[in-house]
Amino acid sequence: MPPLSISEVARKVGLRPSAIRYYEQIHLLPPALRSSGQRRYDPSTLHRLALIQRARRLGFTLDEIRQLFFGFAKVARASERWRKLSERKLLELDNLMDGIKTLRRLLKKMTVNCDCETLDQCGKAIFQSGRDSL
Amino acid sequence: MPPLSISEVARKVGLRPSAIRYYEQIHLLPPALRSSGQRRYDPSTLHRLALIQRARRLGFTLDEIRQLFFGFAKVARASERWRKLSERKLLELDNLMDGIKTLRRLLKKMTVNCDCETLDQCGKAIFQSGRDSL
DNA sequence: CTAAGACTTCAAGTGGACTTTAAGGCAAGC
DNA sequence: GCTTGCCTTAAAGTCCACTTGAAGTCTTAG
Repeated sequence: MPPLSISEVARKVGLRPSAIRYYEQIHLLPPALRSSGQRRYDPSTLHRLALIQRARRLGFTLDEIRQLFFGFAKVARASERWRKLSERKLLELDNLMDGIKTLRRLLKKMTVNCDCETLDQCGKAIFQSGRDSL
Repeated sequence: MPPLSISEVARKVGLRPSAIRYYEQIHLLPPALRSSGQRRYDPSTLHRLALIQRARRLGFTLDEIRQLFFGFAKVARASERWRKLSERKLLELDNLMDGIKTLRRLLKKMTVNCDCETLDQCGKAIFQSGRDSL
């Protein structure tokens, strides 16, 4: 596979070129190789960006993503800091999972019958469950 | 149950009072009852806020939340607009669900063994799956 | 009567994640 | 040789979701 230009990468992952430059600027991506001044990307960059996108969508900040996934090798991952962060994030993911299920049910219910009680019931359930996690 | 002050509500749902005022201002919450100028909340407000929080955390904008959940009764919900939005959001939720599973696996794997291949494998998986949804 | 403490409004400020703009470089086609 | 198109940088601007600040109100305690 030939290297890709920034706009090719952008198109393939659904970002704008400016976002990719921004990621490089904040060191979420390593400085790209240059061919007569222009960035050239190895296709594996697509995977990295896909992962970033996914984590972003799940509410991770770019900072957390860098720390969790691109915090350079064993050193970082062995640290207490890393362990704590990832543990917290794992818990969050589990919570998120429940949240999705609840909200999904609510939305489904609202599409067929639309009484306001559903809304309150759902809120109540979420509120109770929020008592002991997050 | 007695009505709650804004800071009591805030504390119980994990928001700041200013956020609640802001929600009122953008009509995500109805104007609160006043007792000598101060807002008083019925405990059911907690459920509403819990629902809002949950949806927010799942990446819904405040605008979407208002449209989806507080778009007043049948009229709104019967509309094509509503149906489309909720359908789109349901799809997103399913996608999110997959995303969580994948990321969860990755994070778990990284805590025990930390080879960089895992990262790329995961990115690859996400990238492939991204081909046909979202 | 006064001071503390929690509230009020309105306007301006903040932080994260980009996007846009301005000014310019480089290679390909006419 | 010039135009077109895609790229470059740096700096400023934008959007969302709040937060903060300033100035004032109400209630309760001393």
